[in-house]
Amino acid sequence: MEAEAPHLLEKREKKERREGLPELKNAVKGKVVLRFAPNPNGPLSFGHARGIVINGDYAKEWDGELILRFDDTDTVVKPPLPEAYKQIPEEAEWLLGFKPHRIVIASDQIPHYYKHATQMLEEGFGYVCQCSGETFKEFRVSKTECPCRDNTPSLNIELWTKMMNGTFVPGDAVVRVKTAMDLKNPALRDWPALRIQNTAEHPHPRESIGSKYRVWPLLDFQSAVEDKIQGVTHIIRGKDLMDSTRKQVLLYEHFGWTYPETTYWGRVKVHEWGGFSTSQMRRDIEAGLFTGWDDPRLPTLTALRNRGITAKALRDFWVELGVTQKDISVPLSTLFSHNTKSIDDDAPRLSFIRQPESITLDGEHPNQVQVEVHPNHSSRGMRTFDISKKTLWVEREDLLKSEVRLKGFANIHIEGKKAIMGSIDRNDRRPIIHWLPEPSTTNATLLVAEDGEVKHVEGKLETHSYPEGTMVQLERIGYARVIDSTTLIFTHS
RNA sequence: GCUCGUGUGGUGUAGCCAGGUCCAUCAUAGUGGGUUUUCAUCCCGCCGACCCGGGUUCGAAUCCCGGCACGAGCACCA
Repeated sequence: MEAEAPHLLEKREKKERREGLPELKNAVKGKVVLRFAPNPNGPLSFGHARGIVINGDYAKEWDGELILRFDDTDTVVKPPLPEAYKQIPEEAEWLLGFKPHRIVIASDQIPHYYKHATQMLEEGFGYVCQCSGETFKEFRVSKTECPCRDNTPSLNIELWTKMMNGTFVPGDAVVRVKTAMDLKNPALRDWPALRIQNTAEHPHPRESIGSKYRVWPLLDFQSAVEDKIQGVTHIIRGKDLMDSTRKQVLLYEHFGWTYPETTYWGRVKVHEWGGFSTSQMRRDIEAGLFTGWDDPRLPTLTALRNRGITAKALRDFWVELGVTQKDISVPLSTLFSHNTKSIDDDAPRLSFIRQPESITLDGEHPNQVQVEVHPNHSSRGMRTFDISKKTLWVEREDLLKSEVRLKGFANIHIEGKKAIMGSIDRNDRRPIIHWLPEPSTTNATLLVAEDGEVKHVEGKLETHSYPEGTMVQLERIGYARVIDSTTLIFTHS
């Protein structure tokens, strides 16, 4: 059969269900270079995590490299946030489990961009355009060539010098890449590559850059040149940048370069959050709507991490979504489900009593009770409850039932404030409630982010000595992350 | 408006390029049950989808044509 009809065998293989990410096209083991390029105008959001996870996963799979690149070339509209330069690499490492192989900062690379801009002007495939935005828009729409296209290279260099030395101010001139003006897609026609920014009034927040440069590359140009410099082989990014790719391919043709393999993913929303705009979050935080970037209501990586979402859960989540170009909206429950899988096996059990009501034991009983730290791992030891004082805390809601079983202890019959002892053995199907004895409890607060606010749920917490960051399971309530001995933050149920 | 892209169960996703083995995969959600001294974990069952209309073909989720819907780009933002 192999000899007769090899294609039949091939086909059968193709039919097998794929798992994990789709295969990278034209990838060579050990030679793959990918990048993730956020604007450092805030810490990373849930959405950024996709870029890191997918690119990082491919880099790992192909023994390649992942570049973390700061595209910080705008000082006016989306000014960078100085702290982000330190925070983003840390967050990326936490998420990936390894450090990005290279870190590149665009604002350090300006001389390279100038060099390529000059080459473009000298070789005649770029020009300095002095038309207003409005005027050029008309040219673009009507497929009319801008008169500035006819500038000689020497005139272009002269105008370029005026951009650089401050003769021109923002709005006076811009460098454009020549394309056919009758391209079907109007977005691509003679696209702008570099512009002037008023860095005297809006200095770059990095001290070493400040007001050093007046002329700055736009994303399409900066990114294209930088990908070439760094030897990027594969680009995986949002489909909102499809036209950007097309612009960049035109530029690569001018330079005689080959463009990297590019794939796209669609827009993702989370039912509970909507989108994740860093700029919008920044405004809301400044307006006092949130306490900071780690406010548990925010879809930032730092907030999620504080809330107890693990890096593994985020990785599994994004890999499962894959790289389709569909625009999707996912419920948080999907992420939570991944998170439960990643933490449940480790999370020690604790008892937390909301709206605590005290009851007094009535009848014969031992002086202490032992319950497991983790029901599936008896090797983790026992928790000891001292009940010699006879005072117990239970949730107000559980008091509505009169026949209950105290988890790990005994059946009781509730009569007012009295808990009359019943069978120690479990001999019926009565509901089981969690509880705490008076001596070993601490007054504690459970922070719950819900419906756009952070609720402070007060209650009695089982005394523990778990360090900050420990993921615990509050019996019958859900998972939470330890902040300190009297504070927990609710993760999910 | 112009340009580009996408349409598989409630939500995601595999299969589509190279048509049959697809009465369509896996996961999640929902629901029912089992294990369990948690409303947890784990296990089992059920539920439920190829955007619409033509065409090609013995045969279409898959190829072709036409609709429709949704999204993005058309910034001297990233």
